[in-house]
Amino acid sequence: MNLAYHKKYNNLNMKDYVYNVLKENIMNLTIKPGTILRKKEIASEFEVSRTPIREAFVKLKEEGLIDVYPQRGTFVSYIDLDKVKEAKFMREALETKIVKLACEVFPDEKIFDLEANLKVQEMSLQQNNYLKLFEYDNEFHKMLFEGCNMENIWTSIEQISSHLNRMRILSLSADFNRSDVIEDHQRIINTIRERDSKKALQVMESHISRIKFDQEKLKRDYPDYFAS
Amino acid sequence: MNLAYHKKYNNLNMKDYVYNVLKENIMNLTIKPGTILRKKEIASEFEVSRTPIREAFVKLKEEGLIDVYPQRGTFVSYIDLDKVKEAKFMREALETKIVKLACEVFPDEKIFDLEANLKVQEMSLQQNNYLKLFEYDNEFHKMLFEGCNMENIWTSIEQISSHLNRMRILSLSADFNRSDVIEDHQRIINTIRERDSKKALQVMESHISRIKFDQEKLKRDYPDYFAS
DNA sequence: AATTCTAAACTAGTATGTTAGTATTATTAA
DNA sequence: TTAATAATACTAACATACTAGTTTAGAATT
Repeated sequence: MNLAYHKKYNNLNMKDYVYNVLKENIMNLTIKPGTILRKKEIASEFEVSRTPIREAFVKLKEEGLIDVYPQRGTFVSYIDLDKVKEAKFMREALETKIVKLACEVFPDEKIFDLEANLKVQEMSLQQNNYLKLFEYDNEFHKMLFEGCNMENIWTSIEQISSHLNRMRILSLSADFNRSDVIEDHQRIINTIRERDSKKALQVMESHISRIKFDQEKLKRDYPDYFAS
Repeated sequence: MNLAYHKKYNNLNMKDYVYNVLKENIMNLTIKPGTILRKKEIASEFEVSRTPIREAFVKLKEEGLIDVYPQRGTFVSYIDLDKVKEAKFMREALETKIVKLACEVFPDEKIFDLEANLKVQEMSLQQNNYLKLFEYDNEFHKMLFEGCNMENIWTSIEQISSHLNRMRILSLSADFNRSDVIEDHQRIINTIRERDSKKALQVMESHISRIKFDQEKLKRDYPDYFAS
């Protein structure tokens, strides 16, 4: 199976550890859509019983990352373009509203954290590490919500974005020339610092609208990743 | 424990059946915040083993309806006003955006379903059945999302609204004079039928802004329902 | 009577066994 | 060779047993 593990989940119980590791590997496309997930195999991979695996599956299913067919098997879900569309709609609605709010309430001391994050993004771009760039891009947006005390909304976005984010990863892996994204992030920081909500809204709108990829091309290049 | 059951969940497996029944009873406040949930007791109540109960708990925990303290116990979560605030923010952002979209894409034949739903709301109001009114109010908004092919976004809203909706139930049970809400719904239908997105946005904004209750009064009347 | 200690009764988390249904393979019949 | 059937090997769902940590109640001590 060859999973990528991460120490950062080590303090959790097995159920949550398994959930996090599997989720990360599914999102990364390390485990490809359509792959069967054998409880027994994964249990021995993690050196635990089937119980925590099964409980991790309950959570993964709820987020649409896997499909469970009773008495038949459990499979990594195929990318569903309807869900991609819904996630984009939701992100657009919420990110534009949050950036306006951020101009009012985002604490000055946390702007520094945004800048620090951006530096890591720049490094990741230079290193051609698209997974790391993706991770810190997401982290950047998460920080915007946290700074407005809306971390649960970000959790919601993450949950609905399981299909969208796999598309973004596919797109990034093909075309890694995304300095435009980093420039957008810098502009967002600037407008928040200047408390210019009108401009912030504009910048965020154009930033989110970049989340569009040639769906037809991706579907052609990876036909076995998609549903229907 | 005295749970309210519903036949509508009967076709599910035990895990999902238990999840749905418990969720409904928690949302209704039939099971009060802070109540301990004993796996053994619930298992015998449903006449199943502890396994499907435990799996239902995994889902309930993910939605913030219960708090699990290892080796100590599982409790119905207290209403968290921060989460109420976040749910309101999210609903406002998404419902205003969806009603604009509805004016473009909502299918004419489904407008009839909205009208039918509204009739049930009126009946519920006459019968002073606030739980039924609440149910069909939610169903109305769900139908708006479904008509725009955005049912997963409604699922997201439902998930983040577990604390907000308990506040709404509390508020409804105290003040059941809510013909204004039904009038709003009629206006929403009308604007969609007329495909008047500008007016639709206005109506929805004022409709959602009604989701505000005297938090301080509710907290005074039900002090043991709230966190901190 | 108040405090400390100890043992029993709880809990969540994990492990393993059982059941019933599905898919696959081997076997038989045509 | 092909089609139908039976046996086998899977699976998810559910039941039960065990482990380790927490709380509670009661006994012992002051």
